[in-house]
Amino acid sequence: MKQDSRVVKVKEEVREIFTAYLEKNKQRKTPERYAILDEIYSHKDHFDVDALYIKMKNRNYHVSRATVYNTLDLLVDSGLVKKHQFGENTSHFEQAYGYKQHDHLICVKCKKVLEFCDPRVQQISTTMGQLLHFSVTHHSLHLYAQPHADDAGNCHNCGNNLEQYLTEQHNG
Amino acid sequence: MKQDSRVVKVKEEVREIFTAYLEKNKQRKTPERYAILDEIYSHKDHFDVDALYIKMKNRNYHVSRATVYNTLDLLVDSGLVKKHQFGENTSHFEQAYGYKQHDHLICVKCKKVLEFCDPRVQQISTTMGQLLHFSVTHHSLHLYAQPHADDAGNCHNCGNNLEQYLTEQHNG
DNA sequence: CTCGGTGCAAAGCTTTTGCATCCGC
DNA sequence: GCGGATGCAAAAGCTTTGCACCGAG
Repeated sequence: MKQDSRVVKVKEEVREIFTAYLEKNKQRKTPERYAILDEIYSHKDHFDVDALYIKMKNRNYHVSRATVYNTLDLLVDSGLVKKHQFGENTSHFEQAYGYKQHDHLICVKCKKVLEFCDPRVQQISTTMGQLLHFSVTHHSLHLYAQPHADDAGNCHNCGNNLEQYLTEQHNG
Repeated sequence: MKQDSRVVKVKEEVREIFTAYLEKNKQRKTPERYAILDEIYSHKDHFDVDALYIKMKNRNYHVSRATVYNTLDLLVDSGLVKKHQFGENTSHFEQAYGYKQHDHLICVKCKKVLEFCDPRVQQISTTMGQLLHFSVTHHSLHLYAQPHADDAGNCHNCGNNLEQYLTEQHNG
């Protein structure tokens, strides 16, 4: 699978950001950490810790689970990765750099996660922050939903249709 | 601690709702299930599974953890209890009956959870449901925030101040 | 060289499961 | 009495921790 130039560019950028973060926080720049960052920015889908661990293995770059956890903490703290809990007990992660703010709709039938943008979410954050005298650092909005009756026969198919809406919405 | 008449009334109502739910779903009406429901509606705060298990123990009504999990599933399914994941790996629960829809702001410093209402959340759910051809069954919006600089010295105190806003907001 | 990071395995926690017993229906 | 629910304990997952070794600074 050939990497297009845009992916390469993003990888360089996140690498620089991560380096700056590590230096600022007096953390060591280990090859494992960069390998994990690179792997994460090689696929744009959501993932959990174990999936990432397996991917690293398939790539023939062995890291231990402890290192994966450790590095993910750093990446989340640096703002390069976002952490989510979609109602199960396992955490899910996704790239954070270069993505506009978005939230998630989780299909309760097929567990597929779709993304959407609505500027009103940001407005609510701002309003509530002011009202309650807090600085909102981040948020998560999850909509749990099932396909409409006319789509219900084929949930995955409905999911595919949705991608269209989502891409429009996501890029728009 | 004396139960005021309002709490007694709510307990009766949720008991009836639960009974109807159990009958509709051909589930047995066991004393353990009612005892757990009663315990939950005896305190209006959030709780996790273990806290509830301990409370039952202190009440000298022993149930096993397995039963607590089982009953919570039923209560969530019946709509009498809401389940939340506030970013940790343990699930949190709260009463759902008699509470208007609300969302949560979590203080990242003291982990205190505050409630707020904003009708725009419902509007977003509706909009996205229509756009994506889904029926949104429920949602969760969590704002993760820290107190403003002028409150930072005493996070718990700031939390107390907030209760005022929240009560206004909550009842308003 | 030093000290923090890594790898491995063990331990910790929450949640689920299997099975014998119990009890609602 | 039957079949589902409970209780207990064991097991299963995910995550954290302890310790020896390695390697970045």
